[in-house]
Amino acid sequence: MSMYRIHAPDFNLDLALSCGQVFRWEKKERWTGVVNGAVVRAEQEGSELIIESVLNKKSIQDYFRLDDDLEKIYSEIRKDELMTSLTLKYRGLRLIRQDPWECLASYICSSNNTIRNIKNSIRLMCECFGNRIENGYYSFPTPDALAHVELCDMASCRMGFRAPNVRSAAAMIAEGEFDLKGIKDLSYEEGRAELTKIKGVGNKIADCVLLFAFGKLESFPVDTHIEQIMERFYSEKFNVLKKSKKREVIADFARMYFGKFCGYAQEYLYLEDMEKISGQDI
DNA sequence: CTCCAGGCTTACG
DNA sequence: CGTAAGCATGGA
Repeated sequence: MSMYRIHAPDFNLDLALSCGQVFRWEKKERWTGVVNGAVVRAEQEGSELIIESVLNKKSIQDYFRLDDDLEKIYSEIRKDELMTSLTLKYRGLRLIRQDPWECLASYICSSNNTIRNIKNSIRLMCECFGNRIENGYYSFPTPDALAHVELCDMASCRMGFRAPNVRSAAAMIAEGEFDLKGIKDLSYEEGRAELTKIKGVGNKIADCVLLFAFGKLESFPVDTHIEQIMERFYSEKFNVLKKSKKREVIADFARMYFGKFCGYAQEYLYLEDMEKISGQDI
C-alpha cells in the first residue's frame, strides 16, 4: 500500500465519480472504491490527485483517462451554446476506463432500474460472490464465480429478472464462448453487433460497455434521461418516424452532430440531467 | 393504488 | 415488418 500524488490538470474527481458512470465508489473522508480487485482511496487538491492504493500511478492515470486531451475534445463537441456552457460548468469531467466485465454486468443490472437499486444490487453481488479485500471492501465477482451460482442464491442480490441475464453472460465468458476482451480490437459497429448477442444486452447497454469499458468515444448511449434532454434541446434537428426507433435516431444524430467524441458529449448531458434529479435518487 | 426507473425480449398482428 | 405487454424491485 503506497501513497502518491498525480498531476491531473483539467480533471475533476468529484464529477467523474458522481456523474453516474460508475456504481461502486463512495465519498467518505476520501473517495473510496475498488479498481481491478484493489482498494483505491483518492482525493483532489487543486490539480493534484492524492492516491492511496497498491495500484501504480500508470493504472490510475489509465483508469481516469488523464491522457485524454480535453481541450481537443471540447473543441470538437462544442457545436452550440448548450454544449459550450456544459463543458464550462462541468469542466474536468472525464470518462472512466472501467473493467469490461464489471461494466457489462453492472449495466445488465441497469435495465429498467433505478441508480439506487443498481448500486445496491451490485454491492450485494460483490459481498456475496466477490473476494473480501479488506474490511467492507470486496472485489467484483469474476465471470467464473457468477457462472456457478444458483439463481436462488442470486435472489439475495435483489436483481429481479436481470439475475439470469447476468449469470448467463458470466457463463458465456467463463466458458470462453464469448470473447469479451476481444471487443477492444473491433470497431464500434462490430463491437456492438457482438455485445448485443448477449441476452439482456440491447443497443443501449452495448453502447455503455463500448464507451465506458472500451473507450469507443463515438458511442452515444441513449437512455430515458438522454432521450428527454435531447428532445428538449434538439428536437428540431432530427426526425423520428417510428417511435420504436427513436433512441437509435437520437444516437445517430448525436454521432453526426457532435462528431467522433460524442460519448463525451453524452456524459455532460447526462450529468446535467443528474444534477436536476440528485438529492433523493443517489 | 399507479407510475416510473441508465431496457430488453417475446408474443402477437 | 410493426407495436405492446411483461419482466422484479423499490420509491414517489
